[in-house]
Amino acid sequence: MGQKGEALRQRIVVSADQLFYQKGYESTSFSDIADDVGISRGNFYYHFKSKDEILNAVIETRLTEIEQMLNEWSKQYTDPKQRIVEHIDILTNHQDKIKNHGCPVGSLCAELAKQNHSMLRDANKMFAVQRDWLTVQLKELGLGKEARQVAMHLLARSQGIATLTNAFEDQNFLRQEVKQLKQWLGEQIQGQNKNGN
Amino acid sequence: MGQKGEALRQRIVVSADQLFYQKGYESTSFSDIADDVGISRGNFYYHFKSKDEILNAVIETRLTEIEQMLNEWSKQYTDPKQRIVEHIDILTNHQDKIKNHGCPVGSLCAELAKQNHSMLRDANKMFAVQRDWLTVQLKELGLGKEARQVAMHLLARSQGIATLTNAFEDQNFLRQEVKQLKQWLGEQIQGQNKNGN
DNA sequence: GACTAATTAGGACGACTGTATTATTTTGCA
DNA sequence: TGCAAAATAATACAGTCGTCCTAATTAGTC
Repeated sequence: MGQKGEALRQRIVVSADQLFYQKGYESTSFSDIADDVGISRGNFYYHFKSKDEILNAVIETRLTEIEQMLNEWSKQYTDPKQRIVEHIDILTNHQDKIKNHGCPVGSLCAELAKQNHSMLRDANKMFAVQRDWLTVQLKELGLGKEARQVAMHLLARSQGIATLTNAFEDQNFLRQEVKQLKQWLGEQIQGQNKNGN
Repeated sequence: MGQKGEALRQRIVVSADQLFYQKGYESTSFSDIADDVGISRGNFYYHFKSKDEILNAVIETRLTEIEQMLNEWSKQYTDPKQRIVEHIDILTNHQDKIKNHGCPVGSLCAELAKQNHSMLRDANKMFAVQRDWLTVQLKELGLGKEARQVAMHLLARSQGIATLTNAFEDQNFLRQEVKQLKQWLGEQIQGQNKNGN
């Protein structure tokens, strides 16, 4: 695989990533991706020998991007609370896309679950890395064993917000809930300090 | 439309309802439904002249069922808090299905949103009736203008729980979060009483 | 029992799907 | 320049999709 092939492969993954998010995995055909990339349909089989292989590449790419994002926040902010707030603000920063297409992670997992697709176990790693990162931040804030549970709770809250924002096509609801969620986070940390630890 | 036709029509809707939930709308073909009902594929066009028409019938059926369920609770329980608890317990009572297929309402809305399907605005009524019913219960508990917002919050929490239970195929998480959600509901009502109203 | 309407089965239609093969063009190196 | 490898295009394949049409069967009514 030379440079040119690798570059095109990357372009295919980028297009597939966007289309899977916008239209869903199954509704996105080879032709859709080919048209988006600007190559012939037949050229695909040189780079990916099945649709699942593209899905796998997309999941790996997203996973890497999520990890990079989280690492960057870990570097950029010293306050764990600020890091978590940054995570919550994903919703605000992508409210337009969420309104139209939901959460890229949640909607993909939902689709794969419905199709009994074995790659669900790869897709939900995109949640797992966020859960683990949030757990670390919460422990730095003084939480103990319950940190992981609180992290899952945070993810669930975000997912619920994304789902209803998408269903009602209502960004106002998203902003309203994000405000509440940040408030809840503050109380959670305050309560923890009260308990002394 | 005679009796027999109406009966078969109903059987088609029931099968379509289940299959749309288990496999998703687009992944469910006419053949899938026909096989499930035990009729020929061609027979469909006598009862439904398009796939969207079946979807419409399914949504209407689900909507009616949801309304009946809520009305029954309004009759059966005098305490609005108990009614809301009953609503939360939907999650517990369907944890197996939710683990495998997510929330029937949330996952359908997500799919329709991804396909820019115009019937999303019909599908999200399944959320809206729940929101309105919860709003009534919360107002009976003494909440004011914020009741509607709290109702939406409750729905979002449920959706988040369903999404992650499905993605991680983990019912324990569901039970854990349901417990917390009920606790939160108690605090919410208590806090309301403190403020006097 | 005859006639009309309701209902069902069966198959044809063109379009599209993921997959696969083959031929052609482009690239990089000796 | 020449040649092997990489990359791309073009197209064929069998299957499935939603839709539609028609013929056959069943049911209800006089």
